[in-house]
Amino acid sequence: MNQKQLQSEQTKKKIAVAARALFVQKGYKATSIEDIVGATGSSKGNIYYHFKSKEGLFLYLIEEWDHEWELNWEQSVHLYRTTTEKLYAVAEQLAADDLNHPLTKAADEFFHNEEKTSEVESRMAEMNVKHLAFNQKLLQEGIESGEFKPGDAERLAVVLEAIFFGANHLSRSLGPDMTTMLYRDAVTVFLNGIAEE
Amino acid sequence: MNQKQLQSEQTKKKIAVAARALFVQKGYKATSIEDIVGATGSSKGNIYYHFKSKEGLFLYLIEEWDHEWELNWEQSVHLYRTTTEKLYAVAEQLAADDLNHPLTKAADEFFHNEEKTSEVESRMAEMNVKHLAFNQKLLQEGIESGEFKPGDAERLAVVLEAIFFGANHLSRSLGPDMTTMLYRDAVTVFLNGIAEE
DNA sequence: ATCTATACCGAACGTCCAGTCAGTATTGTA
DNA sequence: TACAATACTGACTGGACGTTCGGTATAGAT
Repeated sequence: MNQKQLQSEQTKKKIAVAARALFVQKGYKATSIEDIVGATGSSKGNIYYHFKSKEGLFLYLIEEWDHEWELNWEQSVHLYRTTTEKLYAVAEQLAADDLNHPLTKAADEFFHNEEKTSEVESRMAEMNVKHLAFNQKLLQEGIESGEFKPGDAERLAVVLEAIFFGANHLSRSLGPDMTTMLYRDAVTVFLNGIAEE
Repeated sequence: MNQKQLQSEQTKKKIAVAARALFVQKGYKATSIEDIVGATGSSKGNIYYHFKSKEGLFLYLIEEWDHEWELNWEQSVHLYRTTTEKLYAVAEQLAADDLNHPLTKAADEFFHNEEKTSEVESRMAEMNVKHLAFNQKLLQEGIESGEFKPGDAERLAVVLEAIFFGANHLSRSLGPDMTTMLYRDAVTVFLNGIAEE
């Protein structure tokens, strides 16, 4: 890797970092390429040299983030013994993400906007599948270990995803404490339900 | 009510109906005022005569819809005896809404877009509060009747809202059968949890 | 018949913004 | 040094779109 490539990589990262900050502050649509130009000192053309499009840039950030999340998780799984503990840990981590990583806000603004390239759409679908698979694996594990009632892990995975997605959304109008509480409550309900025996 | 007022009211309704259809088809942002002009035969100016803004028009549709939902619910509550039955009924109705009333799609595209008037924002908050109150009341009822475990109805209401919201979102990439199933599963999990005793 | 308020029209305006491109600068290579 | 590839610039394009506003038509009141 010679100096030119290095420089290039740094520039790309610089753009990514600035863009992330702006998307976090102002949301996806409200952040214009010009804003990013202003924040980086890089030119418009250069941004388009490093990233295919605004969508592409944003997707890059999302995937980067998703990847980091996975790494964090893999590093900390071993801390938890039972699947129940793991579930709570996931909730904890997601709650922290909502709080510390407000890219989520811009993210689902983005995910809801109508105008998507088919490429973007397919990459989004991939991510979705990955999440469901993650949930399913966790649930299956719990079922096999006898912690959870026997059930269709695939269907439950969807329910769990819905819960997390919804919690993520509602956390926007909640304070930090409430957010943490919501995620915990949600997992508790998921595990124990609310019906009297 | 004289002829003029009547005509006026009809026009407003005509605009609302056409706009709804377009929002459903194309989403919020992708539907332009010109599209609505094209679909109604009414002029741009006339639309702005009847509605304050595009946002205002959309909000009008949402509130109309919310109101109808409430009416439907009030008409059918008496069919259900236990709170459990009611919860499933709510889920059923919401699932049907997702399927039949795809304004939901445009709705949360709208709800996620950054640029909102403070008035719109407060009206959205109102609706949110109303939903939570609805959930809370239902849960409280179930707790008092002994159907549900004693618990903090307010916090559970938030969890329930999160579940419904998430289910609504995930239903987009699911077929009709899966959607119904998801809602049912979600309520079942909410009631019974998945943990082994 | 005259007046007035309401309903309606649609061209024009101003703004915003993603993306392009012809050209320049810098670094690596032969 | 000459050539090429890569990195970068920023003025410009082209089009979308919400909103306004001067003006017209119509129905009811006086």
